[in-house]
Amino acid sequence: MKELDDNMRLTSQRQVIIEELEKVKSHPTANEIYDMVRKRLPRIGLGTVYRNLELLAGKGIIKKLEVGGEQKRFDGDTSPHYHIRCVECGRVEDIFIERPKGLEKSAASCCSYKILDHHVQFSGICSHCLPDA
Amino acid sequence: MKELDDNMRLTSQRQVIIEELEKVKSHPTANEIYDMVRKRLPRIGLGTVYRNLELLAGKGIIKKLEVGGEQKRFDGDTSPHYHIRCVECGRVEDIFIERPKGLEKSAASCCSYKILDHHVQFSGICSHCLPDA
DNA sequence: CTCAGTGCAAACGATTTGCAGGGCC
DNA sequence: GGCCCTGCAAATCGTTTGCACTGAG
Repeated sequence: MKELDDNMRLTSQRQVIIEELEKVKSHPTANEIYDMVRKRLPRIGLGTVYRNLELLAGKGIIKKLEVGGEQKRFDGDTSPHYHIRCVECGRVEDIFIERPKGLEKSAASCCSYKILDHHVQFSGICSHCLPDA
Repeated sequence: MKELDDNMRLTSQRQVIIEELEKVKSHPTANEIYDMVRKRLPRIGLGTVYRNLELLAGKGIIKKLEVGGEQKRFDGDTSPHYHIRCVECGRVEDIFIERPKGLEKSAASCCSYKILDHHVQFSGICSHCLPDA
């Protein structure tokens, strides 16, 4: 696990949030994380969960996903990978494929931005929702 | 402009929203669109703007962007293209590059989803914000 | 004339924040 | 002992919705 720095304290709340997040592959929302964590720390507040998710994401210890939908989602796996989102049920899963070569380079050559990163967001229908429709 | 269908009426509110959205390249938020439209229809309500943006996006006449950040943004240009978002000021601009070949295919081969679409979201620092930092 | 659409205001859901107390270093 | 962090509750922000009225067809 990456290091917390400075005068940042490793509280039990922080520890449990990180552990629970690394335990699942489901990209939970803040509220879902709150529920998971509350089983081990019943007195934790929702505000604390939000504060720590934001803070840990800032340190790169977890990743905040900007995948659309109503709520933000969080990922304990910080390795580079893409995501797919089921348009029916909102479920988000990982897509591990090679990053297209030269993608950021060709983007850079057509705009004046300093490019920092990119993310590919697929949308589709998951196997669970497919039988319907 | 694409057709409204069924018993959907072409009200002045709808007309003005579409016109204003096609006029700009800035991917405005609902509130910004509200401001733009209000200059021509001072009595329009914010609820009407939201209702129509949602409805027009459903018809494919405009596009709702899921680009992260706090608010949803809308794009009058429905042709396929990507976006870049400035992490400093939140500005969103278009990226017109070729869609990587086989991207959706390789995603399909590593998950059980029926893939419908994909979007590439770049993040970076725009020329306006670059001098700083 | 009818019914989809509107303005308005209240409701809502996700997230943030102020504050007083608690506990790590 | 100082200061970071917490729990709690209230506040905020974006968005949605109920309702009575309006205007397009």
